[in-house]
Amino acid sequence: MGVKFKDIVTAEEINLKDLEGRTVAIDAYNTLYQFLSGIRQRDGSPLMDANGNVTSHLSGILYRTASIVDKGIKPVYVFDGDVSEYKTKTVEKRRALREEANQKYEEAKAAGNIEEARKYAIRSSRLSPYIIESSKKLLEYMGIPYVQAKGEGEAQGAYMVKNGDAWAVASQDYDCLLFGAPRIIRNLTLSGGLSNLEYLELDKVLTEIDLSREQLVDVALMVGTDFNEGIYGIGAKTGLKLIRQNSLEDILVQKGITDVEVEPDELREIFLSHDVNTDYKIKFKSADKEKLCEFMCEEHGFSETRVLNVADKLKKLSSTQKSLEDWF
DNA sequence: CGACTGTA
DNA sequence: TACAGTCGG
Repeated sequence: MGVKFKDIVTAEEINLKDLEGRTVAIDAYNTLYQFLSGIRQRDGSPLMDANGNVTSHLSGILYRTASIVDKGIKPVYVFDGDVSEYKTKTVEKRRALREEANQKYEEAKAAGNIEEARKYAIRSSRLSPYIIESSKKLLEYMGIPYVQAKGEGEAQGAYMVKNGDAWAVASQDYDCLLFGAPRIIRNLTLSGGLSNLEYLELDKVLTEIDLSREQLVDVALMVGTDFNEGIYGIGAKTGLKLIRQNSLEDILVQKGITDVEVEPDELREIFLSHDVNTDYKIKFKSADKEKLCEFMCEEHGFSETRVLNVADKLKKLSSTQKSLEDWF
């Protein structure tokens, strides 16, 4: 879920129009999870094809990506790579929660309680290898590039923005700030009016709370991240106050915390020098209409007219950036 | 979630 | 044109 920074970070409101002509590095896992949990029927079951394969994520990627492109924005999806060993606990906890939710889902379904069933079905969403693979396949057929991160996708996205390959990272997670993403967009959706996007600029955020990124990372370590538990009783506001006056090490001493699970420096390294993939290229291609139709319509039962309409919207991409490099 | 349809 | 409701797969 990422670090809980909502209480100390203020976002600016921006418009999709403000992203026109810009490349946005989309946190794929974050986005896929939203599609998977959000695109469901009333009883909580996801969209599925005739063979019972889940297709909610495909629907989400297809329509949102097409609309984003239609608005002149250039999306690059960034997929997570290896899971950090420090994240094992979090991963295990999530798995347990999913399992519990799944059990309650079955119970609610058997009892005919649709609202309960839906709630627990959503909670049991999981990004299986099938979800990841089918998503990448769809992006390929759409001509939309994706980058495979070495570790965390947010860290990869942050690097891409710093490197000038993308203008901002799109993710719901505040972790992007910790990884040093200069610009972050939250709520990159089409619904909810036109000023629903949240924009965060790392420099502005740091200036406002009067902290360095290193200090912000230390606040996160107290609050708790996907990589460590944090200190019980310390939320974002308290953490911020504390770190303004003392170093994390001093705070630990003051609180009488002697044996930490993991040394702060090890955790700091995760956010401050995350291993990234520097060998990627971002190339927007024209959609492969035939493969796209074969995959989406024949294999997964999507409406041909809708898929063709998407293919039409995608033309906007190949036409905007052609002229130069496509000749070489 | 986003597309599409119906209603005013 | 704006939005509420439902469908999509």
